[in-house]
Amino acid sequence: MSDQIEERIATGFYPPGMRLDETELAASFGVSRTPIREALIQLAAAGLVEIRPRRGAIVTEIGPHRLCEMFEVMAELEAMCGRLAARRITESEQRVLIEAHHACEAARDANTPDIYYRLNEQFHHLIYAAGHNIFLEEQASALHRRLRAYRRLQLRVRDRMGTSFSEHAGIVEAILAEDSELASIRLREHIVVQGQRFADLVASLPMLDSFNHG
Amino acid sequence: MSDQIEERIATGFYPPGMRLDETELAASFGVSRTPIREALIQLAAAGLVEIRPRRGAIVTEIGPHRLCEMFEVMAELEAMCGRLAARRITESEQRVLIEAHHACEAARDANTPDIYYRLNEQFHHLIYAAGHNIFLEEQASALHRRLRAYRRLQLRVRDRMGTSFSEHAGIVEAILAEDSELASIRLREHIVVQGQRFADLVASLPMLDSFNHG
DNA sequence: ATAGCTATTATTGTATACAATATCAATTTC
DNA sequence: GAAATTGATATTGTATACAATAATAGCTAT
Repeated sequence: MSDQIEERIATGFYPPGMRLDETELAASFGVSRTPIREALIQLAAAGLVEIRPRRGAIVTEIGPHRLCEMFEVMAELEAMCGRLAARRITESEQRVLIEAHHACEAARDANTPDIYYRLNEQFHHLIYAAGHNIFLEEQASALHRRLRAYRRLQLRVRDRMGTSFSEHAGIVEAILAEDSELASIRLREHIVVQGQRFADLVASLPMLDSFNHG
Repeated sequence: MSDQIEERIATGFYPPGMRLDETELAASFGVSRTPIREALIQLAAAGLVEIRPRRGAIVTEIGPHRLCEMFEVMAELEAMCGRLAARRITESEQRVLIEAHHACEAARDANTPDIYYRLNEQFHHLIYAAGHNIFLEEQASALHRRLRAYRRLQLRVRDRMGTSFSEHAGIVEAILAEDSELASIRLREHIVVQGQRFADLVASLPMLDSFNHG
């Protein structure tokens, strides 16, 4: 239930700032208000919606400043994953990572951003897992999901796939060389510049303001 | 509501592994099952309880291995706070931090572990805030709270206050010197060694097993 | 006597009804 | 004419009732 609502938030069907009426949602999903309320509470705990007491729930709106902060933390989590992965990755995980990297390359060459988007997610999740710290993997995945709705905007950036892929290449290289510090630095940078691009984009899109406040 | 249940978990009144019966809790708090269910969902999202579908909720039990993982992440978050704090701390925040540090010293000299425990929390929260990344502050605080029930065990460790305080001294020194890398390293180490001690303690306490599985 | 199956009980999950509060509009007063 | 207050309406928060499923215990059969 909450997954379905989360999906609608991630795809922008429920845009940031939109009011989520319990009765409407219940009717929309063909259930009573009870499971809807429970789903909203879950999503609120995950940070995807905000519940204002006695005033209903809205999809969380993240301003450019906060988005920067979140990407700053995401960058650090991914850097940590990379540092651990460089030390702990197994041979079979190495093979899968290289394979995922090559799949990204194919999507770049085919110029298919939507496929690249999906493969990119897989690539990063492989690094989360290769750190062999399950709690860290969970935290990184959770924050990654939370930023999903904003990552959509990435599709607008010019030559995103090209720069992203070459950064990936450097990351893979560092991990395979077991150079934990280099892997950490390159992953951090990879995420931070993304965050800055997103924040700029959000700040420059008056469209979102009309969503948010209108 | 969920705060009250969380408090009972943190204090060990509801020990790890304990089954949380909705009807019992409702009777215990003098409300109906509905707000109890909503509180349990919140706590489950925060990771403090686990809800097994159709099989009720239990207080999350964290084994030594996972505890290590969690402290590994906590160490990294605090290291990041320290790194940012060294760069961004204001003069008034510096004064408050020094003040908090001296308060810890007084508690150590007075040999009052419970007071030191509280002042230590304040000390760390000041560093979270001094990083001037509100999202990071929230994440660090959330994980800190999640580990609260296990931090209680810290009280058993011999000469905890002495070693803790001297580590704090090094951290304060690095932050005031605006040496972000040193602050980062010292904070990470400060947390990691705590995590190892906790994990050892949890592993060596058969008492907890009886709680968990009996 | 033990193992498997069935029936009963207890507990979770969902729906609905009701109460409390916030919002909005209309009316009145300054 | 504008602002404030009061009433009406809609929406959230809580309680309760009912349905569905899992656990348990008892019974039967091998």
